[in-house]
Amino acid sequence: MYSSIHSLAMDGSVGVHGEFRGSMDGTHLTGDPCLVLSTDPKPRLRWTAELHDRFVDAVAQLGGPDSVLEIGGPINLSSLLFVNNCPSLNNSRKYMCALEASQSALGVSVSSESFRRSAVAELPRLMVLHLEPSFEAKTLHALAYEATPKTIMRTMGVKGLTLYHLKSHLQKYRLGKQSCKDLTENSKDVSCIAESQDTGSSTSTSSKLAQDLNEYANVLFLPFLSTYLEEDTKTLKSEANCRGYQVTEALRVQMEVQRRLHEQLEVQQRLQLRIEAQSKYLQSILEKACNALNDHAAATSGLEAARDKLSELAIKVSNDCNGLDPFDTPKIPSLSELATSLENRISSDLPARFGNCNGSPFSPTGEAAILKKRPRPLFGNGDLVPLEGRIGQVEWMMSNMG
DNA sequence: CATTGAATAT
DNA sequence: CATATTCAAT
Repeated sequence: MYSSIHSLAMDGSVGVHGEFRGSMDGTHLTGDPCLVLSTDPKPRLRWTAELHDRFVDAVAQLGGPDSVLEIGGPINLSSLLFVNNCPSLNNSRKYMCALEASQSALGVSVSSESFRRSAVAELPRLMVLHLEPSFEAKTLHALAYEATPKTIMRTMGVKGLTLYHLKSHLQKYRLGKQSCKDLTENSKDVSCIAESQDTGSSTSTSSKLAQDLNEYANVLFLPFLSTYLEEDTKTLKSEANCRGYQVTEALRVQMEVQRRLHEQLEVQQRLQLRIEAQSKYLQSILEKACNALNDHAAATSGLEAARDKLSELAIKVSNDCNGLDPFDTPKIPSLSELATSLENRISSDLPARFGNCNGSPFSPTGEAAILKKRPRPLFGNGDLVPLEGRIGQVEWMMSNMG
């Protein structure tokens, strides 16, 4: 293909000045794009139309300037949160763990480095999306540019082109494309809101939906957390035997968390039951309605009565739904609360358990911060506060015992 | 260290 | 402007 691509005149033999170019005769058949440099003091690469075309081709081949590779598919809420709470994992590890965990269900394989990079960079945002549940339930997609300088360079196959050339050009290219897009989108329709769940500051639009999803997240997450906590407690206990009283406080905290968790679980189960019961109830009502309608429809005169009955039922149903809404939910602390307390506990006792895990477990701007970012009092009872206070004590104690 | 994207610099 | 270089992040 590009076998006959001439490399740049790098050697000292400066036989050419002015512009070094490869194609003078207007259209030449060999599609080999030679690099054209501008003159002396700073030979700059000139992006000729041809070269640019080649560039555009490559980018298009890679899916477009801002094409992103959707990978990872569904990432389990559980795995994501779990790895997020593991201080010994760095971001890449975290992501890979989460991905591995969910890959088993998917059969997706991930190898691209650029993808990996961006995906990892996406992790904090994914976390936010999770805790700010304005996204589609349990499916997460990590996004990564496919057309990166490196891939473009490989695709173009033009010798002498460097990453820096591509990088710069790509930056401009992306910007240009984006402005185009912006214009068309601006002029097109303003009505699409759901699509843009833009960067970190995703403010939940529908609080009702958010609440529902948060509960959903609880349902998903709690059992998992429970299992994890139990195992963790085991190891903690065994360590307590070895290390004596120092760990007992941490153990107490741990058990406390666990106890609370079980409470949550119970509440959750009750909620589940009630939801099921409710749905059955509604179903029966609907059936009755249908029957009533049929009966009365048979006797043509009874139509009005049927309608009345139906609307009556409708009112009843809607009332029931409203009644369903506020109940119990205030008792369920948000997921972020739970995660926060758990994370506090972990970060307080883990350094003691692991020795030093290579410095700070969480990057300062990283997920830990994000987890805490959500306003605490979402479900107002400051129930967790005393617990956290005690955790603070433990932390202090740990850090003081050297 | 390699690579990237954003922000500057020329 | 168009390209290069630097900066920060991972």
